[in-house]
Amino acid sequence: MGRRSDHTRDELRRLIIAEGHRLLAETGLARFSGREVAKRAGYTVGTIYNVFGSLDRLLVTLNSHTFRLWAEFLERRLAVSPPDRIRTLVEAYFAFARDHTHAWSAIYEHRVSAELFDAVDHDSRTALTAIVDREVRSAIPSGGDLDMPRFVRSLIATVHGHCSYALGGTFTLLEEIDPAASALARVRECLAAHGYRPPD
Amino acid sequence: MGRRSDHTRDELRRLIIAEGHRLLAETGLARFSGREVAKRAGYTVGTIYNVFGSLDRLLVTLNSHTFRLWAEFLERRLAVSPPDRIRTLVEAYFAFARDHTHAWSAIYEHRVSAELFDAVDHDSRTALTAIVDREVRSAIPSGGDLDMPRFVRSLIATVHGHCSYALGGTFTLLEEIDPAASALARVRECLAAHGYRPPD
DNA sequence: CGAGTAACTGAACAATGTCCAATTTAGCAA
DNA sequence: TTGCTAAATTGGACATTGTTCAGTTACTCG
Repeated sequence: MGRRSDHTRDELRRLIIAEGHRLLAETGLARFSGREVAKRAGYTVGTIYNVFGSLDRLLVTLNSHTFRLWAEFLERRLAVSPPDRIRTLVEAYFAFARDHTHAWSAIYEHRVSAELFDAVDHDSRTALTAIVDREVRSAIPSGGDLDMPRFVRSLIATVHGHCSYALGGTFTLLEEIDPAASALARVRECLAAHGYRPPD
Repeated sequence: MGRRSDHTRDELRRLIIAEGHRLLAETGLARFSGREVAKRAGYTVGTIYNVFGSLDRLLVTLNSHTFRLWAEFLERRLAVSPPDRIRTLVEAYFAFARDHTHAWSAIYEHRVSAELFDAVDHDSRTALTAIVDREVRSAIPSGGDLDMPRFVRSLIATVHGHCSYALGGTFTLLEEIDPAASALARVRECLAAHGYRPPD
């Protein structure tokens, strides 16, 4: 077959992203296949290369999509949230990862090569950081002498470490039962070191 | 060719592990290839399946090897270490990961399937935890009401999160310059919450 | 010396990412 | 309407991958 007009370029892009994300969620990055994505979208391999240039580029795009979903998820949880927003944040971080294990893991499993670095959509990734930044700032009355962006990055890394262990199986091996609670405890301790008072 | 006696079963095992680890260190898990390992060892693919049963099993073994190297590295650093052992521990954790990026990453990139769970050599993995456990205990005079094993796991997860971000490129994206320092700061804050006093 | 058996090979299979010549058609110009 | 061009899509080619397994080979024991 040759040229078709089933979809505009943009529709096709969206279609491939949608089907790609579904496949990624189903099988995980290790068993992800460009050919399969194309098949599900009703096209063939070549089309993906037409639209995205390479599988790596598609993966980068899919991960950006996951980031957006993740940020939305956090905001939704925070919106319906009782007073303890730090707890909500940590627990929502874990909840998303748990509910979208494969897609979430793919974010960290897929190492982007140097030449694709520029192709990465920074905004979708920064959105998450921004949310945490906002919440942490409002949790610590007097920021004081803190390098806040750095502190926030570090707190995210802290939670990420727990989450990564939890879903990666390391914690299973070490018989940890409630990783989210541990993460929250650490975050509280770090915040407390800078003037934060947890709700009683 | 048929049966050879260039190496005993055990020598062959070691040889494949050695070459496998070298290849893993060179190329990373994504480009790791069983055929290439075999070629480097002077054998062919089938032999690997003879000795290890599957590539997954070989990978599990290689990761165990990395864990052992890692634990040894930590002990060596601690042995030559000035008073501030917590700093040494955190920095050595990072140093090993930085110096063996590919091998280190493979530990977390290679997800072991359920049926291989029993094939995992627990001891090599537990060794690392044990070291941290020992150091943390001696850093906190009165353990008090702490669930120490859990606390230790959590601290490791904290450092792991920073290290994972640093090597995975997330921190690069977020313009973090000194991830190890951030990790150390967090660890100190958490320890301080339980009676630890950092050296001045 | 001969047979048995363990070890090792290499071909076969299905699947992958990547590239690209060939094909088909949409949309525009005449 | 007809013809043309350029874009879109296909699908086959290629090199690789993990995995299996029927053969082949050479060591070992009787």
